[in-house]
Parts: sequence; C-alpha cells; structure tokens
Amino acid sequence: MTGHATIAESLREEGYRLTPQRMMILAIIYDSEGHLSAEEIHQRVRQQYPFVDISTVYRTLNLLKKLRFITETDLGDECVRYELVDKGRHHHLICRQCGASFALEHELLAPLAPRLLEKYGFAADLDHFAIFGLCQQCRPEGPALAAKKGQQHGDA
Amino acid sequence: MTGHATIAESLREEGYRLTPQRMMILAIIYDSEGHLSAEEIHQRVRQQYPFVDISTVYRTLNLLKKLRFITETDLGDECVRYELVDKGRHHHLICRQCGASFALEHELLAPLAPRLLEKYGFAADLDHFAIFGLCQQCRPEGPALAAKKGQQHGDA
DNA sequence: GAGGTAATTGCAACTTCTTGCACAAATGAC
DNA sequence: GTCATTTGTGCAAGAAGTTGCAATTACCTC
Repeated sequence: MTGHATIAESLREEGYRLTPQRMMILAIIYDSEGHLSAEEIHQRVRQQYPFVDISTVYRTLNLLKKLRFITETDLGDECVRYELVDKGRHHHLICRQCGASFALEHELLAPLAPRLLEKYGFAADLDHFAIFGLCQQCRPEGPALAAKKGQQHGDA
Repeated sequence: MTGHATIAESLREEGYRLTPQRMMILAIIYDSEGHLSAEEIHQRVRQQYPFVDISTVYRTLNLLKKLRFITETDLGDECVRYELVDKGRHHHLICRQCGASFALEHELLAPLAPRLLEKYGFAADLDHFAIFGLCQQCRPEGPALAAKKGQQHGDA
C-alpha cells in the first residue's frame, strides 16, 4: 500500500468515505515535494477530474487538517500552504522585509512541547510553525554592519 | 500625551499622515482591554464617524501591523484579532478540541529569539503567538486518566 | 491663512474561502 | 448485484478581506 493509500485507509477507519476526490487530493499532496496552495491542488485535481469544485478541495483540506494528516501554514502574505504532517517536521523563518524563507529544523522548537505539557498540561501541536522576523540581510545591524541602513532589498 | 497619541506621533515621524480615521482606530485599540477583530473596530469607529469604510480599517490595521505597533493573531477559527504590541507580550495556548484559550507568558518563548539570532542570524518577531493543541481537559490521558476517552466537551 | 502636492479615503469591483441545499454516490445489509 | 441510508459533492450565494481609482484632505511652503 503506497503512502497516501495508508492515510486513505485511516480516513475510512475513522468513518469517513473514500471518494475519488479525496483520494486524488491525498495523492497530490503526497506526491508533491513542497508546500501546495489550495488553488494549486485544485488545478492539479482538475487535470484528471475537470468537474471537481474548489469547495470540495477546501472541505477535504479542512478534514485532513482536523485529523492532523496535513498542516496548514501561512507562509507570509497571500500564501496559505498545505503539507503532509509526517513528511518530517520542519518550520520556517520568514523575513518580513524581503520575504525570504529559511528552513528551521524541529529540534530547536521541540523542547517547548514538554515544557508546555509540564507547566500547563497542554499538549501542543508543534507541527509546522512560521516565524516572522528579519533575516541577516535585512537586519539594520546585518552583515554589512548597517552600511545599507534604510535600504530594502524587497518588500514582503 | 496619552498612549495612543504617542504612537500617532511615531506614525507621523515615519512620514505617515495623521488622519482622524487613523487616530480613532488607534484610540480604540489602545482603550480596549482584550483583542479586537477588524469588524469590532469598524463598528466602534462608525459610532463616531459613520462613513468610515471597512477597507480603511483593514488598511490602517495592516499599516500598524507593518510598523509593529499592533499584532495580528489568529485565535482559532474565524477569529483574527488585533492588539497593541507594547501592552505586554503574551501568547496563547488554544485547544483545538474545545476552543479554550490560555495565556502563556512571554518568558517561555523568549529564549528562542537569541538562539535563532545566533544560529541563523534571524531576528524573530516573537510578539504574539497562538499555539494550538489539546488542553488538559481534552487530552485522552487527561485529568480523569482516560475515563472520558472518546468524549469531547466541545468542538473547535 | 492660502495654495500645491502627494498620501489617504470611500466606493465598488474583485479575490479567496465558506456555507446551504438538492442531487449523487460510497458503504453496509440482504 | 440491489436497495436503503447517510455522507459527500457541485453549484450558487454569501462572508471576509483586498485592490483600483477618482475625489478628498493632511501637511509643507510661503
């Protein structure tokens, strides 16, 4: 059984029906390397089933999100993206000035979970965070030691 | 000079104009205790200036957000809320099952910033996080030791 | 205080995502 | 395989937020 079929089977075990639409959306997310937007998923689905509606895509994404098979991450302006949870936990550092995005391995955030559990009894979903800020290039006291202060090399 | 007037002055120093609309929106956010939605802000503004458009509210909120006078936080479904940054940094633990929200003091998250700066040269904006997960009541191995397993006391 | 200029606003159209509803189809029983 | 049940889908309308544009107005200079 291939990867997305495993998730599909779990869906069915939870009492949800396995429709071709759901299978296709799962397969597309599974096969994709990076993060997909709802619109991208919709377009790929339509290459096979041209009559699938965008509302079905959103409803399926919300279901998969609720069951925690996928994560939804807002990677900056106009970019909500979806990805399988178990494709490896990772997070993003996103520069609010230039929009650049950097990967952040899970290890740096991981210690937070046990501390939240211990202190608040709260089991945090640290699946896929997007942390905004300023990258090295855009910090005023950045690499060139404020030589470019006031300049921007882009705008998020 | 009252609090919101200080921010207004900063706005002007940055080259932005002080319009009555902006002053009012600032005053409303400043005077409010909790987190306000765009719609709430719009309604309060209209009590004084009935002709202010919702788009002006959104544009002003986006400007204040860009200048980091306010934070925008998604506190669960259908709830994007705005708050002054310097009213004290705090974060939220939000239960995805029952929707309950718990305050999280900044201290627990604060150590992250220097580590991101050191390791990635990234100056993170750790202003106002919303961390989703399961609260003590909703965890299967929660307070009553799995007695209520399978039950939900609400739905986010 | 008057005038010029460019930022800001209100309006309307638009995009993105959600929801209600009637019909279609996945599942389970026979 | 057929039938009944109940979930899921497509469509269209709606809610939330954004954008283009002409008119307004805050701010600077005189």
